[in-house]
Amino acid sequence: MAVTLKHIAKASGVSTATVSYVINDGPRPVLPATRERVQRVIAELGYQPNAAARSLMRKRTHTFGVVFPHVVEAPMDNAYFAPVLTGILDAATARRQIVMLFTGMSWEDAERSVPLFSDGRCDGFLFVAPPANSGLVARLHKNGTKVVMIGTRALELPVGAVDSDNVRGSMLITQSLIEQGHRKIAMLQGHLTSTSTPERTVGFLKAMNDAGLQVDADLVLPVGYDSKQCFETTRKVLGLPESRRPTALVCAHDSIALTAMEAAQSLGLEVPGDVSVVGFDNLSFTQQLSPPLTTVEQPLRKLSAAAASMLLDLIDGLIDKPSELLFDVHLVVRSSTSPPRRAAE
Amino acid sequence: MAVTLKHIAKASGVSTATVSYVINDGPRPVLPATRERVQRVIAELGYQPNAAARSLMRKRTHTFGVVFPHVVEAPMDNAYFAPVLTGILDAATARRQIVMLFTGMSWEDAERSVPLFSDGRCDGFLFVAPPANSGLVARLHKNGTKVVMIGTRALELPVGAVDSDNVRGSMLITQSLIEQGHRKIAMLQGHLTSTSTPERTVGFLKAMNDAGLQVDADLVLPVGYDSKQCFETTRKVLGLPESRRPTALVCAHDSIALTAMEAAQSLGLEVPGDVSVVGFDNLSFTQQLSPPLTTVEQPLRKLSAAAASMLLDLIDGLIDKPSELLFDVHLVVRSSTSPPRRAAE
DNA sequence: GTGAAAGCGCTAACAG
DNA sequence: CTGTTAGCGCTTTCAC
Repeated sequence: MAVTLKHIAKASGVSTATVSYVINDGPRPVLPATRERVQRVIAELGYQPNAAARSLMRKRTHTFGVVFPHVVEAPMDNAYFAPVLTGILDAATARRQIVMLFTGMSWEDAERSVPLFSDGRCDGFLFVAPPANSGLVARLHKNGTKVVMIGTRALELPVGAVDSDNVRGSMLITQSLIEQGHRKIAMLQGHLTSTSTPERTVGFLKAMNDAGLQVDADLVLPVGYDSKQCFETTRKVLGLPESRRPTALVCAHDSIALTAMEAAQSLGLEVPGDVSVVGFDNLSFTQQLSPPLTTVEQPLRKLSAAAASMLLDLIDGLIDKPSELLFDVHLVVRSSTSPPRRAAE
Repeated sequence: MAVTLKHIAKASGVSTATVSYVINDGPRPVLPATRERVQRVIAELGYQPNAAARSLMRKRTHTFGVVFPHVVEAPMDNAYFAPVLTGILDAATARRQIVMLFTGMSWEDAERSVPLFSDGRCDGFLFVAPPANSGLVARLHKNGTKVVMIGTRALELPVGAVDSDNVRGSMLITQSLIEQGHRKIAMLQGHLTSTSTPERTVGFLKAMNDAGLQVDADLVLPVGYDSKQCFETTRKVLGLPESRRPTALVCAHDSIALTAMEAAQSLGLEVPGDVSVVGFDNLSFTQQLSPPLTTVEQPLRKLSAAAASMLLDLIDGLIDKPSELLFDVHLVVRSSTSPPRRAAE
């Protein structure tokens, strides 16, 4: 049996109240002499206040949860989630909070696991790239649970959200292709549940529109999460007759770009000679690709640290309305892009 | 104020005991009719048992902590720690335990943070690659805290430990170099605090010895954690006069190998033409290097899952003596090795 | 300045 | 089969 506050009280001949006030250095004063005596006993017996008992009283655990989507088999081993978690830990460590990981559950399970998230184990939650319409998030929020989402915008939900400027990023990179002379550009959209992905499509369409370029409806393709499907879809677009084949591929994120490049190369096409490919996120592997990928950098680590910070502010009551933070992005030009071989028609 | 068990009891006209027995489905039976009534009320009020109150009674949190060394700036973004954490989460998810992350503290802070680790917040701890002689681990163990170490052997400490067979791995890869005709081989040792690193040196020396080869004392070099220092040290060895220069470099782990290759290339030397380089761990980046790295694969994900499993068994009392698990390794031959240009002397 | 005592929300004897 | 009650280890009123 571990040593408890009561033992300390008895051993130092004071009341439990006094011991408590010594430990917490307040809220009521303790005579220096008494204080020292108590502290000595505490040190001697190696006493450590019990976390559960404390949370029970204080209703605070100094812990928050990070919830990852189930679609990702190994979040920590993933070029997107790793920097996100790193940023979260940056903020958590700075504010001496502990992080609990929730992973390996599907969002449907998650809906069923509202309980798990409302048993007081955590003071709040960070949801990483949840579906935009997640009933779970909505319900937790109604519950009074503090929630901030990363990489998904809040829409009508009044919960905190931190994301980067997807529309602008997508416009930037599309414009850069247009400036290089591309006219026939395809968009490979990702899974459409988070808000980020559709926003990137919006940016693409906007850039094309602004440039007065027609967007061929069958050049805007959902490729989903499955890289196999992505591979096939890409091959199909790139297999179109020359007159209809795009000279550049805007991919909703780097992983799609990776697969798209492989698909192009499997067709004997050269990147960027025959087709330019661009990504989004600037994940760590993109500079090792051959050719290194032109992409949009989003400050994932800073962004997620900001999300954690917002959550903690919410918990601490430093702010009371969750807000929506949008981080700026910038172009990273590498070698997967070049002017098209022949200016399109 | 959240709804509590007492509310449920009152609302369904039974005692708190009965509600508790309904929730936990035992240990004492409840009349089906009563049970159903209670369950309905629970559902209606959206009641959720409070985790702190439960841990206070049960002395179990169903949570364990993972402690990362401070030397690593961003553990999750690190090719070694990412698969380790993934393995841990595999096991944790399978056994419905929650994982808490402890990072960003130095080992000295850690020594001072015994308290944090003994406040009952976690049922046990996994230490990832701690220093072999960590006083913290020893003290926690004496404390009765369940601890398992990953990537460090226990030595005289009677705590659980899971590692791979470093000696054998190092022998394997050194032998493969010898078989290719290398005679003058240098060893770049890592930081020497964990047990893995010295063991790899042992394997190297053993292999050399078995082959009847002399090991030049100044070809066994500690290069530490700092990649700058590692770079310089490597340049120095490779800058030796041809008669004393090694034709192959055995690196204590892949990150050293990466730096060593850069150092060699910075000297205008070709890998493997002028010097063969081998690593250890088979981290994900090694196949993207140019040339792709010959290395020793250790099953990090499986290994750390086993460590988590052992910890949970210890906690659950399924086993009572922590043991030492050693995982097998195997050679991964890629292109950073070749026979030496001229057979040595 | 300090002590006694009442809970926080739950579980598990102990009684019927 | 169910209710009463005494804690788990802590914080914080009340009283003095």
